[in-house]
Order: sequence, then C-alpha cells, then structure tokens
Amino acid sequence: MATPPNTRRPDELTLEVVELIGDIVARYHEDYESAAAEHSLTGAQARLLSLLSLEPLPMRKLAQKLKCEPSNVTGIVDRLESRGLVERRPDPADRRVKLAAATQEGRRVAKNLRESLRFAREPLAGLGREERLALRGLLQRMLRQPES
Amino acid sequence: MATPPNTRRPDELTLEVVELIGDIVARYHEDYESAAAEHSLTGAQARLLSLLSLEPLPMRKLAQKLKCEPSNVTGIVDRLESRGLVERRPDPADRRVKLAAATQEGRRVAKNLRESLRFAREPLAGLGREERLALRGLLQRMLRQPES
DNA sequence: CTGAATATTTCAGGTTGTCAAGTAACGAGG
DNA sequence: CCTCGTTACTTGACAACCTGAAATATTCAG
Repeated sequence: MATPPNTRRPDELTLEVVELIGDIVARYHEDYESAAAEHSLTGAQARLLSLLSLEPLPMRKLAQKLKCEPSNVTGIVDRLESRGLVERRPDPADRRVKLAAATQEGRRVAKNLRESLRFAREPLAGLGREERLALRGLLQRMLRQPES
Repeated sequence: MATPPNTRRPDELTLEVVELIGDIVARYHEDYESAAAEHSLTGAQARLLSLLSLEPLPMRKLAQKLKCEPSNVTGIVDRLESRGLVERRPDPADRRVKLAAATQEGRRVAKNLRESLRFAREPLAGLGREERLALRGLLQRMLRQPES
C-alpha cells in the first residue's frame, strides 16, 4: 500500500475529515428534522413512516431497524396510527405478530417528505458528475468497514 | 461546466449518494451515542460537554450551537453540574450571563470521549492518504453551500 | 400437554425538547 | 436618576422519545 493506514492514533488529516463528517451529520439532521416538521412529524415518526412506505413490517423488525426497544415502537406507531398514516394488521402466519403498514395517506406523506428533503439537492448541487462518482466510491468504501 | 448539475430533480446517482450519506449519518450517530453511553452520558450531554471542553460559554451561546431553546440547555447543564463535570460561573462583564465551563473532571471525560469515538478510525481506516484528501475536499465543498 | 421462548403491550421513570411566564440585569432616553 | 424596552436565564407545564421490567398471548420443541 502506498500509505499504510495508521490505526493507532488518528493523524491530523483524519481528524479533519472526521470533523467534516460531523458537520455533514449535523446538517443532515437539521434538514431531516425540519422536513419532518413541515409535515407535522417528529424525526422518529418520519423515519418509521419512511420504512413502512416501502413495505409492512412487524413491530420487532421496526425496533431492529430503528435500533431501539420494541416497547418504544409501540408508542410511535400509536401516534401515527391515531393520525391515520399507519395501521396495524394481523400477521396471518403468526398471531403473535402485528404488522405495521403505511396507509395510502401515509405513503403520500412519506413521498412528500422524501421530496422535500433539501439535502438531496443543495449540498450536492456544487459537485459535478465525476465528483459525485468519486464521493459515492469513497462513501461506499467507508461503509464496507466492519460493523462494530 | 462539463456536466451541468441538474437542480430540478435529483438523478439516480445523486439519490444514491444521498442514501449513502444517510447511512453514514446513521452509523456516526450510533457510534456517538454508544461512545457517550460508555461514559454514562446521553448524546446531548456529550455534545454539550465537548463544546465546553474547548472554552466556557454562556447558556445562550450553547443554545445557539446546539440549535435548541435556552430553557432546554438549563436542564442539560443542571445534570452535568450535579455530576461535577460542569460548573456555572458568573460573567464579570455582565451579571445577567452565566458562563458554563467544564471542570477538570469534565475535560478529562471529554477527552476520553473523543478518543473512544471509533468512527475516527474504522470507517476511514480503509482509505489511503490521497483518498482522504479527496474526501476532505468533496465534503468541504458540500458544506460551502448556502445555509437554508 | 407442558414449558421455554417469542411478539407485543403496559407502566414507571428519566432525558430531551418546546413554549409561556417570571426574575434579574443591562442600557438608552428623558 | 428613573423608566422602559431588551436581553439572559430559569421555572413550570406538557409532549415525545427511550429504556427496563412485568404482563399477556401465542408458538414451538420435547
């Protein structure tokens, strides 16, 4: 390798990049929360609804994807259900399981939410196609690293 | 420009990159929260303590940096103060102002916290120096975009 | 059929967050 | 000097998020 990665202690450049990523994370979050707020959703509700807009999921699976306790999911689904964006269905294969599914209205809101995510356009607007390709490659390699 | 950035609707590549950034954000957050938890801190407490480990700040300024209401900062500082990690000092120049400052113990914890942030090493470990330089440049350009 | 395991909910308790109201101090104009 | 508007912070009420433990219903292995 040209430059053996120093795994002992992060060098100056690495720290700089980590800080930049922190800024990106902060910016992304701000954006996500305010997009959710525009639809009278909290961040957690928006994330859950986005997941369900793809496919119905059991509560347990939702908790795994959101990385929280199942008991927490109950409340979030309750609030979305009371607004008619989500519904609970029985799982025909296992009567213990309840499948949470987005309603038609829920899918509509999720779609609007996706489209109002400004982060999709603004920060990337300054990058040309080649740069986006390069960025994609770098990010993919970062994510390929071991999980925990 | 070689490839005029399409500002109307995001193309396939852009969407892909946005999704990758979402993954990075999720990964960063997980990492940050679990690093904070290792020190018996919540994410909000860890962020506030990190800010104060650099310099004392008035409550008002903290609220601005954390992008929340000042009344919220009161509680977070309260909890950190009750654990001896932060203290409130009067501002000699303005008696309305209270300066929150990390104690010596608070700075020690903040330093440990920084060092236990695995995200600093793992995801970047797979990238060589040139790639980190490229990534830094791309991220910097993304952040240079207009605020809101 | 029994008992361990799984899926979900409920409840208590803590943290984060908002908003409105209250207190203290600053600062400018009369 | 005094008053008035502004600023900094805190308090209280309330909602959402989150965890952990206990309760219920169902599944599944033996």
